[in-house]
Amino acid sequence: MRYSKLLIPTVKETPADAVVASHRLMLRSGMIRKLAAGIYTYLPMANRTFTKVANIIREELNRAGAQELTMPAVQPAELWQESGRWEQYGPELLRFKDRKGADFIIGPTHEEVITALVRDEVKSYKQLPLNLYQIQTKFRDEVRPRFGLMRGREFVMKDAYSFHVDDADAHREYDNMYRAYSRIFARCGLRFRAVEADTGSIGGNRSHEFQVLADSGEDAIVFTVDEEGRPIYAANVELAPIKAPERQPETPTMAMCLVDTPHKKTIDDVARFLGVETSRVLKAVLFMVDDQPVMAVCLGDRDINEVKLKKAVGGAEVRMLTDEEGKALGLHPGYTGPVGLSPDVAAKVTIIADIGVQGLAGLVAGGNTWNKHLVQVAEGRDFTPPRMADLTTAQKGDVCGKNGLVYDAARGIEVGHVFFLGTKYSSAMKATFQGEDKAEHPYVMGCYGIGVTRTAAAAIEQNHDDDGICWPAPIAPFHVSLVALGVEADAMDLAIKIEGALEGMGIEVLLDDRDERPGVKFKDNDLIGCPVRVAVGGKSLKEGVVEIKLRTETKEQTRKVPVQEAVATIAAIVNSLLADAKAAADDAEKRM
RNA sequence: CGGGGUGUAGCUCAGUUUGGUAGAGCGCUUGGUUCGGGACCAAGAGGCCGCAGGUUCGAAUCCUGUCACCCCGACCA
Repeated sequence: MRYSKLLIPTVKETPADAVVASHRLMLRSGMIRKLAAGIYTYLPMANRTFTKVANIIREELNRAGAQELTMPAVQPAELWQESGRWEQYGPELLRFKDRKGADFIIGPTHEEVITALVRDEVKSYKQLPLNLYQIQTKFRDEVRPRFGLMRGREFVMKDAYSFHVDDADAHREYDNMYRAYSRIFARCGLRFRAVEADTGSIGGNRSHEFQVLADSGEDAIVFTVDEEGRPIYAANVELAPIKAPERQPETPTMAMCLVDTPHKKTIDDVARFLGVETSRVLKAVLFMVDDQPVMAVCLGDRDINEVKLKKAVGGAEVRMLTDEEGKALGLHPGYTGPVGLSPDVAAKVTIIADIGVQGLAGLVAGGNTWNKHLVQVAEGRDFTPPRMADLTTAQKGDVCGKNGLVYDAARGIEVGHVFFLGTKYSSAMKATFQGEDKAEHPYVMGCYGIGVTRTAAAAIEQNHDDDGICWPAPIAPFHVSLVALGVEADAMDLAIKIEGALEGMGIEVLLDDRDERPGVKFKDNDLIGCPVRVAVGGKSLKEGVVEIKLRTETKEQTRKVPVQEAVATIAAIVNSLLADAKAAADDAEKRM
């Protein structure tokens, strides 16, 4: 393909509103242009990469026994009313009316459509299991779209839905998809990790996120590794179980007493004022879990995790109490604590403490009266929480509740998510099949998503440098940047010959045939980020060689190869890069 | 949804405080010289100063409203 014929509007200057690397580089390399907040046009180079990601997904899902279909992007409201999500979903669901005034939505996901389809078309256990997927543009009216394609409103997603006769078969398919996902991201050439995750509003009770590892990732994850550094357990921090540190209870040395702490309401202020570490100040956070007020207590250097709290208390909805609501309950926001509560307040509020406070002495706690805190508080002597649970967000250094190893931490970009759904949607939508026992049963379902556009963005977050993108070979828009240098016609003639030979071998070549100075071409090609760069012309051609350099290599690592060996050498390099990713996929699968 | 900010040429931004006929750099067009890491000279094209009202002899600039976009937070995945 000739550069001069392609629409690749690169820009030198960094666009003002791009704050993350993928957004900035996609704009600069001429991949995307914004049409509205969170809505982008995908230019040819972006389209090529998206197609590659989508095709890897197709190959692996087909191999895993799923089948592709395409559902409508526009869906009637009735379906969503049936599942209950018409009310549940907030303004994120884009709703509109057609000319007759009937309600419609643009699909953010397709559980309803697929369940309705299968309900109507699949009647017998003999037709199960079934795994159906599509790759399609979705729309979620995000409260705050940002970071370009990382969190857009419109995005391309692969969504798959599976239907089974029982839990066991659905779990088998879950494992099957988990394996397929591992192969997909390995084949994309990405460093990633599958982590246990919360099921959120989609529901269900088993879920893993696939996280592309990148420091700029929005998600925090923790993991433990074996002696050889292979991950044993990994989870989203909001879910990762923490084991209480093993230690002897501390012996209190002084009696508890009440001290003045005027206008010191935050943990930091109190700790500084009293000259203690924040980890010695009890943090008491007030929540409403369903309709029950809850005081959750942890150490001051930690945060209460609402997902864990919800599970510990056994509620469905969690929100923080406002100061006014706290006061109405007889509490003193800013000065609340689990110690010395009046009996009528204690009767109304459920107190639950994090396991991290167990056996500690010399603590500071809210005085439950204005402008006072208690010091020298000892757990077990001055107060005994009626309940203890693992309530805080996991962090590096915590002990894993699964295997007792110490957690390490990383940041990730969620590019895939697998859910075991159970019968949530099939029950709500009365989608049943007739079983071998002649009775009607709701399908047991799973759902499995991959953000195609987000995967491309994540690949850039993980693979770039100051000069531009460094595409992993399997998803690069072209395998080779062939840069013709100088003004002599023989350089261009040779470049065209090499281009033709490589294309004949199935290698994708971007031939930079523009009438530009070498510096301009090098800069643009670095920005675009094809994995292999070949320079033809100038000094090296006079010596009878072409220059081959990987995008990730330095100038000093450039290989000078005789002209007649150029094609074979380039092809070998490209094929080896592509083979590495396939090997990584086999390896990822074997390790499970 | 709360807080903050910005809308001026295709892009990055001056100009707004103190009202007086619209600016720079990059990009684009033409000609010439250059040609291994974003060249140089010359000549050009290009703006309803987000939109709507208002104040004024006169508004990019002051006032009111409105829309869009960005950042932080909350939310979500």
